[in-house]
Amino acid sequence: MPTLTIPIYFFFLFSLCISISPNTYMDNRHHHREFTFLSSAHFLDHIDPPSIKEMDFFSTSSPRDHKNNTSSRDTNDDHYQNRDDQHDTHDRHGSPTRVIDHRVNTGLNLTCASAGVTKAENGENPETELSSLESELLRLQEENNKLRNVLDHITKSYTQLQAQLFIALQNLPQNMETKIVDPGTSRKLDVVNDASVSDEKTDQDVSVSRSNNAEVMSKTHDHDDPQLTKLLNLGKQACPDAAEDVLDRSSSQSWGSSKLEEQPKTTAEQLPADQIPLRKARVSVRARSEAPMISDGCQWRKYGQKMAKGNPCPRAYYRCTMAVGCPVRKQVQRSADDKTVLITSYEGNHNHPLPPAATAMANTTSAAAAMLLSGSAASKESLTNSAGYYSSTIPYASMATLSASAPFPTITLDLTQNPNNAAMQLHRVPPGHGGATFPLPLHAAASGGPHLLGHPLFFQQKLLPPQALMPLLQRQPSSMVETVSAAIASDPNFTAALAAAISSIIGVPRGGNDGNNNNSGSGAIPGSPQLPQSCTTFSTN
DNA sequence: CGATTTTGACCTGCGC
DNA sequence: GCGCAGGTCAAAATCG
Repeated sequence: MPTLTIPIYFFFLFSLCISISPNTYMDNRHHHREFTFLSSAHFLDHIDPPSIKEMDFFSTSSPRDHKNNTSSRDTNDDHYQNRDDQHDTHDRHGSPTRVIDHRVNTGLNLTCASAGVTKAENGENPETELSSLESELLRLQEENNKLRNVLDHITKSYTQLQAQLFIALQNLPQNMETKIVDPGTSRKLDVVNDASVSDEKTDQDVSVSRSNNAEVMSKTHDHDDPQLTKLLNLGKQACPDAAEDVLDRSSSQSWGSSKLEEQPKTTAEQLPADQIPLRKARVSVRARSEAPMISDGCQWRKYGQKMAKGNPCPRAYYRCTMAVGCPVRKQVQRSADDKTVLITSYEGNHNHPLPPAATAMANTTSAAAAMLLSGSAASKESLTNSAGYYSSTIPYASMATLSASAPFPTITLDLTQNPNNAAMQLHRVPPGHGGATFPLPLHAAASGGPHLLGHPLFFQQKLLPPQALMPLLQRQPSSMVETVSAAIASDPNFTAALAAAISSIIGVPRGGNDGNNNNSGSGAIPGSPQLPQSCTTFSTN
C-alpha cells in the first residue's frame, strides 16, 4: 500500500470502529479519548462533550469539499461519512485531535493547500480555480477508489474466513469428543491437539488459523452479523459450546487439567520451543476500590482463598455461577504495594448470555485474551521479545501491562492511574517483572468501575516487534498517526492485532446471543453492518 | 433450606 | 525426591 495512504487506511479503519457503537458503553467522550491517545486533559472532568452525530463534514466546508463529499457517496459506502464525522467532532474538540487533522492535511490536501495559497496570492480567476478544483476532485476520487478497493479486498477476505470458520466448526465435534472429559465444566485438553484440525498445515499456520477463528468467534458473539451468527449456530448445533470453546480452549483450558483423561502426550513439552503455543491468557484489572470485589455484572462464587507469597492480603478465587459449567474464573487480591488497589484477574470466556452490566467487562477480557493469544500464536517470540524490549523504552505510561514473566500471557489494565499523568510519564517495570507497558486508554472511572475499556491501542502491544517501534521510541510521541503508520509499514502482523482490537470494539455493543438490547449502537448507523467484515479480514492477511 | 463462604487438604508444576 | 507456591476441591459453617 502506498505510504501516503497508510494513515488514511488507519483512520478509515478507526472510523469504521467508531461508527459501530457510538451509543453504548463507549460513549462519545471515550471515542474522543481514544483518538487523542491519552493526550486529553479532560478525561474525567469534561462534561457534555459534543456527540458524534451523523452529519456532513463537508457541508459547512468549501464547495470543493462538498464536491468531494458528493463523489465519495456515489456508492453506498458510508464509511466516508463516518470518517467525516470523526474529523468534525474532533476538530471541534480542539488540539488533541490534531492526529486526525494531520492525516487529512498530509493525505489529501497537501498539494491543494499550496495551490490554494498560490491562487490566493496570484488572484487567479474563478475558471482557473474551478479547473484546479476539478483536478483535485479527480484525485480525491482516485483516493476513494483506493479505499474502495481496500474494502473489496477486506470483504473478500472476510468471506474466505467465513468459510474457514465453517470448516473449523465442522471439525470441532470430532476433536472435542476425544478431548473433553468433563463437558459439564467445559474443561479442555491441550490446545496443541487441535492442530489436527488441519494436518496439512504447518504448526504455525494452524496456530494462526486457530487464532483467527478465535477472533471470529469472539466477534461473532459481539455483533449482529447474521451470517456469522448463523455459522456459529451451525457450529453450536453440531457441538454445543464448541463455538465458545474455541476461545476457551486457548484462554482457560488449563483449568482443571488434573481431571483430563489420558491423552497421547503431544503437548507443549514435546514441541520445539518456537512452536509451543501460549495456551491461556489472563486479563488483570487494577482498580481502586474499598469494596472486597469490583462489580462486573457477573455472579461469582468463591471457591477458595490462599495467601499468596509476597502479599499479606489473601487471594480469593471465584468462579462464574451464572451458568452451569461456565469456565470463567477470577482472582481477587489487593495490591501489596497499595491496599486500596484491587487486582482482579479474569480467565476464560463465558459460555452463557451475559447481562448488560457484564458484557463490557466480558468483552474486554475476551478481546484482550484473544489479542494476546492470537498474537502469541502468530508470533510468540515477537510477543515476548517485544515485552522485554518495551519494558524499558516505551514512551508511554502503564495503562496496559503485558507480562512476559508469567507462565501465560497476562495483560494488566491499570485503572488506577490518571491517564493524563500516565501519558506523560515514563513507566518502567521493576527489574525481573518482565512486563511491558503500553498506552491503553481506559474509561473505568468515568463509569464508576472498570466497565469501559478502550481498545484502539491493543494492537500496539500485541505483535509489533521491537524494531517496529524502534524509531518511534527514540522520539517524543508527537504523532500517533506517524506511530501507527510506521508500525503498519514495519510489521505485517499488525493487521492481526488490529483485527483483535477492532473486534473488541465491535464487541462492546453486544447484541448477539446474549439477547441484550445494544443493537442500537451498530444497527442505527447506516452503512455500518458491513464493518465487521472489514475488520475480520485483517486477521487473515 | 438452598446458596454461599470458609478453610484445610489435596493436586500439580517447578526449581533445587 | 523434596519443598514450595499456586490453584482447586469439598466438607463444614454461615447466611438470608
